[in-house]
Amino acid sequence: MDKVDETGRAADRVVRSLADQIRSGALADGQPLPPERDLMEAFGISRTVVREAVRTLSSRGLIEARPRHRPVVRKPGYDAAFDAVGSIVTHLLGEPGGVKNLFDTRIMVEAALVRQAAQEAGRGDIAALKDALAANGAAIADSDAFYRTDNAFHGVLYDIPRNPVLPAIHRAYTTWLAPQWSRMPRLPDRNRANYEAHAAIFEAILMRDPDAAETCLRDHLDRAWAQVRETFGDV
Amino acid sequence: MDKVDETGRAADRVVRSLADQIRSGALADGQPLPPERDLMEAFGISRTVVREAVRTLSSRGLIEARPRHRPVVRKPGYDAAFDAVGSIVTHLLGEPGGVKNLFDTRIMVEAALVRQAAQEAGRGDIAALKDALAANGAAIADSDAFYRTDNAFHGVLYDIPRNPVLPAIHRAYTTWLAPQWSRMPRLPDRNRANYEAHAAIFEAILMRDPDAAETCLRDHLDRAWAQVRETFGDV
DNA sequence: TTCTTGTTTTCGTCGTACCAAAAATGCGTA
DNA sequence: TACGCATTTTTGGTACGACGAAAACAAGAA
Repeated sequence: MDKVDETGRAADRVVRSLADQIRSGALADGQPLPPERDLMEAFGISRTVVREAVRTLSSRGLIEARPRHRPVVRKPGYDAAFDAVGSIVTHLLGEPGGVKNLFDTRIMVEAALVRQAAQEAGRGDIAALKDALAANGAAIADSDAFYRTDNAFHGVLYDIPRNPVLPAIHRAYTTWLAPQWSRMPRLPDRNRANYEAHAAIFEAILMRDPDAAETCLRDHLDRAWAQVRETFGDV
Repeated sequence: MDKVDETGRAADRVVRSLADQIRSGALADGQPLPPERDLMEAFGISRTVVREAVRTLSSRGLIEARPRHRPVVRKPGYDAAFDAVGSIVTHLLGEPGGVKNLFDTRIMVEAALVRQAAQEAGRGDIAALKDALAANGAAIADSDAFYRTDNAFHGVLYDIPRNPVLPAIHRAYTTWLAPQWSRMPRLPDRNRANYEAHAAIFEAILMRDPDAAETCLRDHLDRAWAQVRETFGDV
């Protein structure tokens, strides 16, 4: 009993063990990891191995390791999963068609979301949507605020199905596509047009018309994409 | 000019440099990474640092590192991104509602896919669906083959939009949800019912009826989920 | 040519050491 | 007593050297 897993590299064993402790809560969220010297004693291994393990845990998102600081345990949520792929995605976005591919999946997902919203949104959801829309309308003049409230409005759509994966997806989209967006020209006219697109989507949801909602949403995002192409050419 | 990036840990610099070389193709896909000794000389660092860098690249999916073998460069595609989160996802699936949350997103995505298929599938797509369906029908008696052809049928749906992200998503779903599925009882009756569900979806796509296609798809996956619950209870 | 057997390379791990930054400690003062 | 600052201790980041074992390679035999 209590046999240590001997599979693979020593560092991998340590990774598994520590990962288990994080899962089980033995290493609580937010708490610093024990010092490397303690770990090497606890596991009977060299510091080399400890450091390798820590590095792996770090890139898996199970701990947060700022240089020269004690790594902090971070119980992984759905966001951590998306964080972990950040570097790869950044690269993929750099190749031809990368941004387009990602944006197309976003269109697909949000199209599905507005359909769902039109069919199943409850009172509270409608109210949240309405508030987000109003905030967006009030920010037409201020492009920074508009950007935020725009995201927030879309974000409400991801909240409606009450599936914690979806808000994480939204955050991933906004994070990954932000570089493109932030380099777009800030035109109040566009803001107004986008606000009106949001209003149309809201209207369609209110009318419980999934087809109209999807059409409005696709129209909205297609236009946004067209603007990206205007600005950057093919990406 | 040509200034070395001094930001962060030495290992991180090496990671960035090697990642760039992989991106640029200077380190070609499939080619083994230079020996650690060469790298330490090339970068003017100790082997300790080289190993840390290699570890990080490995967990980012930029290289494939079997123990005791030279790491092999792997140009990251969309699959690599999903591989990189595998360990986190595995953990998330372990918590209550984890599988359900993931499966719900799958339902959402595939519902969107069949709608799209119903509206835009070309001749070739229809033919591919038809073939996949036939293969699935021929495998009703053999549960292993049925599982494969089942996946393949769903996979065709992910191919139709010609967005390389989508097949990667499908592979991710099948990989992550496989553990559940493989422990389900193999009943030919269920196979037959699932085949008929596939046939109904195909029929709806053929009729260019997105609503019917979505309904069939949701019905199909909801049933599958019900079976999972029957077998495992709440997950 | 293919298989077998050395030989050399390379990885995995250990241990020690040093520096600099962070954290803990203690002291003096308000 | 409580607070601010200087000092000591801890701890992470990196380097160097070493060794065993597995893998890659090369040479010779069948």
